[in-house]
Amino acid sequence: MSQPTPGIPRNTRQRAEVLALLEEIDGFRSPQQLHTALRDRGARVGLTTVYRALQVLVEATEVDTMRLPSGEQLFRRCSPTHHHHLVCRRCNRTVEVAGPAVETWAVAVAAQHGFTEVSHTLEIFGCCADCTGAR
Amino acid sequence: MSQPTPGIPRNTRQRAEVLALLEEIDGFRSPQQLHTALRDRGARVGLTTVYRALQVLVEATEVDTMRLPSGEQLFRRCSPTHHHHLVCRRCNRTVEVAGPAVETWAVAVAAQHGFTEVSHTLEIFGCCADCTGAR
DNA sequence: ATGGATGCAAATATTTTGCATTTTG
DNA sequence: CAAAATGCAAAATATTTGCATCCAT
Repeated sequence: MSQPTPGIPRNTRQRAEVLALLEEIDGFRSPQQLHTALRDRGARVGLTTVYRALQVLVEATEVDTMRLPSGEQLFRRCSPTHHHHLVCRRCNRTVEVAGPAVETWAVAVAAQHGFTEVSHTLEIFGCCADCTGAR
Repeated sequence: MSQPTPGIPRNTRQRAEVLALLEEIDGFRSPQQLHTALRDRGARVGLTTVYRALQVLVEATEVDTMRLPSGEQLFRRCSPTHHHHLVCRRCNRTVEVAGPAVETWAVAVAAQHGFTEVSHTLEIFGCCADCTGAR
């Protein structure tokens, strides 16, 4: 009933390059943006590989993923503990924020309505200080 | 500097059919699902028109939109006041929930980090009582 | 050497747009 | 009758998959 079982991820140059790039960036980026940036710095990596590398990295909790209201999926290197994001609409700079109260509230509200196996998504958007000033 | 200015929406049969269908459904649906349902009940409406009707209805706050973590965009008839959704992962049944505390918390956290013009997205997922039992 | 990884092309899926025609107000 | 709306086909996006080849272990 289970899938063929993936196998242990290997350490490849491409995967390392994707992660290295993410380490240097402070904000979410799309697979396209990451691919372009890698090309620009001379790293030869295919777009398909960027997608697959991101999947693996998300799976390994090395990278976080998120979607804009528009649906665009973005990725970012981040800490492994559960948290939410405060993202700048202009420059995509991101601050990780913890919301213990929100977590428990969500579970409580869900329980009140008979829901179990609760999970949630939460993103906060705004205009950061730098971008507000530079306006 | 401004766009050609749209103009006032007109009342068309197709738009009415989309809204009528949404009135009968208790949960989020994709444009595709809505289009298929309309066809099945004999309403002749093009998929493109369903998309455009949904845009207009969302604009008029008659309909709410939301995305699954997978990125699928879904729509649902709902109340015009600000609220969040508690959605069943299995049947998509939806409960509107208010979260005043969350709203203020989001603004406060954002302000602490110098962010202005704050907005946020929040969705709660779980398995509803019916679906848990029928498992 | 074995099987995961890569990269290209092609396939999918989703949403938008051009445009001639129809319909609303 | 002017402008908005429709509905197709085609375009634009975004992401996935087939497959031969490559490379990490």
